Amino acid sequence: MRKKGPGRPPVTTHALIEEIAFRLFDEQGFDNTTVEQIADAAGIARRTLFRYYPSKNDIPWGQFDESLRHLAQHLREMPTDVSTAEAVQESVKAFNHVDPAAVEQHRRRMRLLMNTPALQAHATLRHGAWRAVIASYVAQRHGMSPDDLHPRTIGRVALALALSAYQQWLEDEQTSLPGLLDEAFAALHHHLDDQRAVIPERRAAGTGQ
Amino acid sequence: MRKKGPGRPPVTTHALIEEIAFRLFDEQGFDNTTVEQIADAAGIARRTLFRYYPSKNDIPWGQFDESLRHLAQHLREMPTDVSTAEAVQESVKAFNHVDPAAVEQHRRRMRLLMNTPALQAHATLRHGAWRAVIASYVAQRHGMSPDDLHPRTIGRVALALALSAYQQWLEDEQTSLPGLLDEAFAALHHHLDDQRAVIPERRAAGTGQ
DNA sequence: TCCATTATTGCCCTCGGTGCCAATACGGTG
DNA sequence: CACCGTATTGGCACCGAGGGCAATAATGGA
Repeated sequence: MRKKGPGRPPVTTHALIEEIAFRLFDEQGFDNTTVEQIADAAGIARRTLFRYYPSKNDIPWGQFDESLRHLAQHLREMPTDVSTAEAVQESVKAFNHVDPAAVEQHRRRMRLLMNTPALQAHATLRHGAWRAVIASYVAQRHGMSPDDLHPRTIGRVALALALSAYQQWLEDEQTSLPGLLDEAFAALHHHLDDQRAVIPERRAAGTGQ
Repeated sequence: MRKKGPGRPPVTTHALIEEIAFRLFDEQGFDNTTVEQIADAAGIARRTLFRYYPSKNDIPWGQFDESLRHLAQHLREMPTDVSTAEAVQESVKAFNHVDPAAVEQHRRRMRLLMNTPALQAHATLRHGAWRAVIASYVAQRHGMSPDDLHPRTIGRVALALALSAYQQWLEDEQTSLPGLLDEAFAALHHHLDDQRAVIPERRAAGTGQ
């Protein structure tokens, strides 16, 4: 990404730190692994690690922010002749697509994220951004504000369904993630179909948060 | 609750600590308020405060655990001739019923919980217990395991809908919380109606977590 | 009064996270 | 090669949340 500009070059990469961190997490568990151990193993200073990641909890998230931007873009590029529900379903599936070769690593990451209490809690903040992307899209499609009740509800429900699918996927090695997502999102169509009748009643924008 | 048993009597109460803490949170914000300040203002030692609450994040939650037990009991006592969706809807409404006199305090609490990042994150853990109660009920009504996909999905979706209603309620002083919950939960009926056909296929229990 | 019981408290420690500042490793210029 | 601007690194001191432990205080009862 970053071109060769002046200044001292970074001594490591996010990818490398992640790899080392995951090894330690696997060996000793997330909570029993200190930031100092990770830094030492990565050959950098504690202080430096905190410049690569704002918090210990952020380490396992990988390229989430970038993926989020792709999700938003995927939604934007969705043709308007498919229903909102289908567009959301398709984009969420794309968001969660993983290269077959990387599927084991992905399972490892998601298992850690969903089974570690500290990370479960932290995930809420990331999920907030995820929901916002969905809500924005739904709002835009329906001529509403992203802060309106309906788009936000869709964001929340979509997240609930996606997490449900993920949890199942993690517990059942055989199942296919895209398949589970399809099943889960079938339910979303009802929400969007039902509420479509309500759209005309454009309400005042919420206070935001 | 606890009878007059032997031993040194507690020097304060959760209610009192909460009141003091909320005052400080209002004045300076949650993050800018240290546990020590709360302890001092409450006239107890820092160490003692941590025996009343396992963490700073737990202070604003009040009687949540007890309310959860009531939710579970309310569900158990629900007649079986009402649909699962109705039972859930009714019970969630009961769970969120607040005495009219206490509604302002409740708004204050919920606003803090939903607008403070640290608390949003922590909430996920409490919500996990909430979802488990709903999932258990749905599972039991449908002869499934609480770890099966369907009950857990219902738990997640119900939570999503309830939070959506709450958020709206907080931003719009006029709206009625029970009303918003009713609107939100209308969507839940589809989930439960749809999936009912799937029930016969009892699947192997998940691994639990 | 002495005892068993329970709550409070102080002390010390660990860990995550931040502010500050000096040291370091480049690429480019004279 | 010496020098310079720049960006990253890393050390240090500091804060706040939280836990382990042992001493102590306050009660009711024998």
